[in-house]
Amino acid sequence: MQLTRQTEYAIRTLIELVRAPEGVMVNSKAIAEKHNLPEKFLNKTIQILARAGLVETRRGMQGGIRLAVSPDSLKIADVLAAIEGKLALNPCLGGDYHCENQYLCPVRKVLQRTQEAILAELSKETFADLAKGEVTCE
Amino acid sequence: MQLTRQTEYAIRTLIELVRAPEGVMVNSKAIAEKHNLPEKFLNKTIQILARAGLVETRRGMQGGIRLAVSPDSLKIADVLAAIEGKLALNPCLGGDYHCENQYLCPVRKVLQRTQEAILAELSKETFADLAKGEVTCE
DNA sequence: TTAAATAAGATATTATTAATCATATTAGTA
DNA sequence: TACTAATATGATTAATAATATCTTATTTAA
Ligand code: SF4
Ligand code: SF4
Repeated sequence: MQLTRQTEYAIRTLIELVRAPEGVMVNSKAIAEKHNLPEKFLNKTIQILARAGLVETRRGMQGGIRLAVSPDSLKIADVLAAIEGKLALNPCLGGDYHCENQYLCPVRKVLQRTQEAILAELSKETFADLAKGEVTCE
Repeated sequence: MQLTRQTEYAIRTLIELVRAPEGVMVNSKAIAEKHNLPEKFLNKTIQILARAGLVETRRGMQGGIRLAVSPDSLKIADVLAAIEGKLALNPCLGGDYHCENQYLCPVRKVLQRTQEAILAELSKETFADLAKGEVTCE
């Protein structure tokens, strides 16, 4: 029951991008160094964000990454979904696994509501808000 | 961001115990067979619950396990704490790891609130309630 | 053409979760 | 007492997931 580190890396990266002047390409290596993150692994993370449509990347000199969405609509829940996939507290709440009892099971109902509560909390603040505070430590 | 299987096993076991006649020792092997769970692993799980004070065990013939708490006060949040330890969505929300920024960081605040929401949801219904529905599938 | 940047896939490492094994302990009962 | 049915415990293994690195390719501006 934890966020993966990769999710934290992604959140920090996005905050950096929100703070950067709009439209400017930010160097990924610089982000890795600033936050002391493994560079290659961060690149992977960025690729995932790119495929999910949250950032744009550009190769070559003067290349880098930048936001592809508005900071006003981006939420931690989106990052979680991009990196870890759709939230499923239990297999029966995911798409694949089908449990016979799932329409009756009271446990499932509790977990379902819990999930909804999680997503609600993680959708309350946008990255525009988050970027105002300090998020610099490792 | 998932419950471990062990937590599900624990929840099912506890529901079985709540449903059993009060005070009667239930055979752990029977629970394992009914739910098709790995027997030895379930025993470990039961030990954890026993150490956490949620169940009582008794060895020898006529032995077994039974609830050590009232179904009216037992909640999924308690099981989660017993099996997975105190909830910490991010290292900075746990006891060990101390992050310089943790009093300012807006991300941490969001995660903190999310955690509280999770625990609130998982504390709304008691096992007395849960045991009324069907929880039988694998 | 070169240097600076990300992309991609394969691989390795580490940590966690899940399961099993072997053995010990307990207690009722014949 | 000896036997049997039960859980306890610690060591070990197996499986899975998370984290990190390596290598090579591709892109682009200068
Ligand atoms: S028993 Fe309930 S919570 Fe468990 S898998 Fe089935 S529906 Fe889901
Ligand atoms: S940056 Fe914020 S969320 Fe991340 S570890 Fe530090 S306090 Fe916690």
